[in-house]
Amino acid sequence: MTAINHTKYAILGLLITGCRSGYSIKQLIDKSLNHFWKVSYGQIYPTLKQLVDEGYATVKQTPQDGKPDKKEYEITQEGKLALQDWLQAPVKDIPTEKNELLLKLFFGTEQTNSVILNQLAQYLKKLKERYTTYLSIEQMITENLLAHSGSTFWIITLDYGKRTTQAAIDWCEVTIEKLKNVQEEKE
Amino acid sequence: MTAINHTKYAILGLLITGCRSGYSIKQLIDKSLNHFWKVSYGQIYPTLKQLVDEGYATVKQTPQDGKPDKKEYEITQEGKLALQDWLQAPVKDIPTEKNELLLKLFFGTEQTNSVILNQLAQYLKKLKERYTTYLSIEQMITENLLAHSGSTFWIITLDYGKRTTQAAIDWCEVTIEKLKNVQEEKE
DNA sequence: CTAGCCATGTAACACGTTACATGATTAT
DNA sequence: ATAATCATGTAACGTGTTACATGGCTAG
Repeated sequence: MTAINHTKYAILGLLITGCRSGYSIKQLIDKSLNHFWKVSYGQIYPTLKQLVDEGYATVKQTPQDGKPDKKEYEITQEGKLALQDWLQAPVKDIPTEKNELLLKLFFGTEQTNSVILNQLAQYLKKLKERYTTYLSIEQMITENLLAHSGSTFWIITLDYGKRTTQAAIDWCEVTIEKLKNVQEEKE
Repeated sequence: MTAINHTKYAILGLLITGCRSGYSIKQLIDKSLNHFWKVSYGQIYPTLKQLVDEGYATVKQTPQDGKPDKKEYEITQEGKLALQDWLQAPVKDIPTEKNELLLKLFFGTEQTNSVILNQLAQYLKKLKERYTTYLSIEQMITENLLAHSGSTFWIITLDYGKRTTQAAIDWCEVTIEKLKNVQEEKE
């Protein structure tokens, strides 16, 4: 029972959207998949090789002097079918994020209240930064890319990020207030 | 620059809360940390060994006939200090969950609308199940464990789960409506 | 002239899951 | 009987990050 490697399909999918090299795949991932699927070069290059081995992609290798060969990848018919299959395959389980802050909070009784409040304040700041990032990406898309057919789905994934981040922000603010009140009661 | 292994501290922390064996640690994790920090036996037993090697815990080994030795772990003073340090160390970065559904949605233009709507419906169902689970855990805590000092923080971590899950549910419902309308416009 | 981007790749390591191995006790 | 729970552990595997190696081109 070997699980499916989704990163493989992420890369395969990007091959359809016009990316042809490992480098440009990495760029697109950083720009648009980063908030729900990070991929490093250490995965991309070996995976592209693997896709070729499996017949899901072809590669045109152009020698260049003093530089590594330029490699241009293209998805095959077989690759397109495999991607279709994967897209239709039901999502087995919803993700459970590992959350260091919650882990530390769980051991709250081992800490002073001020340490916890400090952690929460830091976290809140980062959440707000993330939310702002989402907003600016959203603006960029609506301004420049309305013509692009994929932009609808890009907006939808961003919306998910915005909503869950906003919920985390609310939680953070409520929790800070709650713990502040506990502190005052002690005094 | 080696990153900190937080799972090590999760286990160390549970040693304080009264867990003494690998088995009981696993039970407590499954019951109360599971929605933000999953740990398997394959990690627990080697980590406990490591904690002893580092002087953060001691182990009392009781031989038993026909069974593996019973091992009872206890945190040391050094271990407590290490835990304190970790609790106070700032959370470096907020987690980015890997989300298979969003990945598939990102390639929405490669699919028919009905396939997407089906995926979303399945996902929504799972989110609602998760929310219900959170509610019942919460009820269990408020009914039975109000006396326990750690329960406040347990409730707080659960509240995070509830809020973000509810946000995801909202997103799911809104997105389904949005895509249904697109489908109707086509007809 | 130097910083950053373009461009490809590998090796070592860290983290985590799963399957397997073993076997007693207890509840149905 | 048989299923579940108690209880400990390892080995193989899969996934992913980081650091390193190489070097040209371009903009400030």
